[in-house]
Amino acid sequence: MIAPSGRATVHDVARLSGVSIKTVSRVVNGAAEVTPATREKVLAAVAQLGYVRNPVAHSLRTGVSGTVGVIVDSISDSFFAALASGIEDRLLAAGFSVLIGSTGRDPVRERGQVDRMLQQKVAGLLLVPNASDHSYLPAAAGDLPVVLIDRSADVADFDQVGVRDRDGGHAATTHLLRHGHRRIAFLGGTTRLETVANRLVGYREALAEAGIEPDPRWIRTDCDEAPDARIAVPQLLALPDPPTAIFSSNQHASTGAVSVLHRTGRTDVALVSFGDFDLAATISPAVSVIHQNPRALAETAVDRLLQRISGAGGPAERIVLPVPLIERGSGELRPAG
Amino acid sequence: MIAPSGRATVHDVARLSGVSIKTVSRVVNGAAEVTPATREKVLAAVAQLGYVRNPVAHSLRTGVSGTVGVIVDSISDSFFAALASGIEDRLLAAGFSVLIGSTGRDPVRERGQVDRMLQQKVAGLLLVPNASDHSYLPAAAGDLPVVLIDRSADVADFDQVGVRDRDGGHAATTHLLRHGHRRIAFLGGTTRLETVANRLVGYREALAEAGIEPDPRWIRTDCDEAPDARIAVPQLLALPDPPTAIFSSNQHASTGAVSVLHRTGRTDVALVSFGDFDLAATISPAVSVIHQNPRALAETAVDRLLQRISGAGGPAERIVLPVPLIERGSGELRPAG
DNA sequence: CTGAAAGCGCTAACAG
DNA sequence: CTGTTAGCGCTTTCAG
Repeated sequence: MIAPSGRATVHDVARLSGVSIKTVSRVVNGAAEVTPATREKVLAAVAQLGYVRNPVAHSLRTGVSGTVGVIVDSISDSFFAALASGIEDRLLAAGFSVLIGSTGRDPVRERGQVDRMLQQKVAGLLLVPNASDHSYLPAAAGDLPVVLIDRSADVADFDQVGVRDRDGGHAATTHLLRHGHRRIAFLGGTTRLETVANRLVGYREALAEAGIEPDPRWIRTDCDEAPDARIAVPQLLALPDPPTAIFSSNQHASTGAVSVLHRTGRTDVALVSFGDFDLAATISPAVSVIHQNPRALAETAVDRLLQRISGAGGPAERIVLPVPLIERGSGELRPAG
Repeated sequence: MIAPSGRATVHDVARLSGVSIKTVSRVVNGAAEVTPATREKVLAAVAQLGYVRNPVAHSLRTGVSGTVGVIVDSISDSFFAALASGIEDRLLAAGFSVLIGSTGRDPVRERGQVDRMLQQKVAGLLLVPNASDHSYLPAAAGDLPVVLIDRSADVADFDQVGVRDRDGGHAATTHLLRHGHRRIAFLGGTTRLETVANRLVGYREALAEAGIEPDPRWIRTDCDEAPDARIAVPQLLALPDPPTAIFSSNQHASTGAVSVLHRTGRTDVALVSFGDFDLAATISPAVSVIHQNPRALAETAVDRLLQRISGAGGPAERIVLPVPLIERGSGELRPAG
C-alpha cells in the first residue's frame, strides 16, 4: 500500500524507521556518513510510506529548486518550439522541471518573465534575449547560472550558445553565386538582432568577394514575418534588373517567399533559407537551407547550464555551432537565360 | 533606490513601517481589515524596499503556488505548440507561471510529469491525456483543479474541453461528397485516440448517408506522422478503383499527403485536412481545412481552470468547440472525368 | 483593528 | 556516525 506521493514527511519516515529526521534527510540526499544498516532501515520506511521530498520546502530551505526557467520569443514559433522541446527533453532527463515563458520580443515582458523566474528560485535560466538593454541582468541574476541562447545580450558575463550566423550568410550567398547568380536579394527582419545583422554581413562579404556591389533595393530588412515577405518578393521581382536568387535569412520570410513564388509561378527564382521549416523538403522545388539545428542548440545550452549548476566554473564562454548547407533543389537553380 | 526583487522580507517591511509582520501580510494579500492609514504606511515601505512576496515560502505555508502545470504530447508539434502558447499567454495575464512538460504519448512519462507537478504544488493542471489508463488521476489529484484538453480521460471526474471531432469528420466528408466524390479515403493515426475514432465515425456516417459503403482499404489508421502518409497515399492511389479524394484527420498526415501529391504531380486529388498547418493556405491548390483552433481551446481551458482555482464549483463539465470548414481550393476539386 | 507565537517540511550548525 | 535545535519566509490561530 503506497501512500499518495508527497503525503509523508521526514517525521513520518523518522518515526517509522526509529531514527532522527536529520538522518532521514541525510539518506534521502545521499550524504555519505550513514551506516549501511541505518540507511537500509530508512530506505525501507521511505518505500513503505511512498515518501517523496517536498520540493517546495526543500527550495525554501536551500534557496534553489529543481526547476529551470526557459524564456523564448514565442512558444508557437516552430524554431523556438523545437528549441524548447529539446530543452525540456534534456532537462527532464537530468531531473529538472521546466518553467516556461515567452517574451513576444517585448523587452518589458522579458524583464517580467526573468523577475518572475528569479522569484521562483529557479536553479538556472535559459534565455533567448531580445534586442534590448540587458544591463539589469547581472545584478538581477546574481550568481544564478544563466545561459543565453541564439542571441547574446549586451553584457559579457554570461555563457552563450549560438550559431555561425555570418558563416551561414556567407555560405548561402556563395552557393548562389556559384550557381551563376549575380543579382541576389537578401530577405530578413530587423538588423537590431545581431543574428540578422551577422547573416547580412556574411551576405555582403560573399558578394564583395565576387566583386559585386549589391543594389540597396535588393536588401530587405523589413521581413520579420511571412506576410512581409509576400509583399517584398513581388516588389523585388518587379525591379528593372530583378534578382534571380534570394537568400532568406529567417524561416518566416522563407515561407512567405515560397508561398508567393509558388502562387505567381515564379519557381524559377533560386532560394536559400536560413532555418529549416515544415514542408521545405517536400515542396517542389524543395528548399535548400542553412540548417540551424534547434535540438543541437538546446542540448549544448542545457549541458552548459547543468555544468554551471553543478558548480563547474570557468569564465563565461561563447559556444558557436556550425550551420551546414543542405542542398535540396531551390538553391541550385541557375538563372534563366 | 529599489532593492533587487525578492530580497526584502515581511520583517524588513514591518520594521520600516513600524507594524507587525502580520499586518504586512494582510496588506500584501489585500485582506480587508486594515486601517487606510496603516495600509498606506505599509505600502510605502513595500515600494521603498521593492518587497516582493517570496512565492516559495508562500507556497510552503499555503500548500498551493502561483504556478499551473501544462502537459501536452509534444512541445514542438505545431498544434500543441500553439496550444501551449495560448495557455501561457492567458495564464500570464492572470498572474500565473507555467510549468510545462511533454509526454511523447508515453503513459509512463505522462504519469511522471503529473506526479512531478503535483509535488511542486501547482495551483492547477492542464492535461492532454494519452490513450491509456487514468484511474490513478482522481486519487493523485485529490481536489486539485484539473482540466483535460482535446481528449478526455477514462475517468469522469474532470472538466474537459475538446472539439466536435465527429461533426468535423462528417462535415469534411460531406463536403467532398457534395463536390462529386464517391471514393473518399480516410487518413489518420491510431483509433485508440478517441478524437481519431470520432473523426472516423463522422466520416463513416457521412458516407452511409450517401449510401456508400467504404472499401476497407480506403481507411488508413496507420498515419500518425507525415512519413506514414507519404507511404499510404501512393498505395491508395494505386488501388484498382483509387479514391479521388482524401480526408486527412490530422495535420501530420496532411503534410505528408500534400508533399507526396505534389511530388507525384497528383494535385488533382481532392483533400480536406482536419487541423490547419503552415503553408496550407499558400501552396497551390491551397488546402481546405477543418479548423481546430488551438487558441480557442487554450482560452476556454484556462478560463475553466481559473474558475475552478477560484473555487467556482459545479459538476465536471464537458465543453465542446465547433470546428469550421475553411474552403481554400483542395477540398473543392471535382473528380476527373 | 493589530500583535505574539507557532509551524508548513526541510536542511544546517553544532554537539554528543 | 547520529540527534537536537534553530530557522528559511510566510500565514494563521488566538489574544489583546
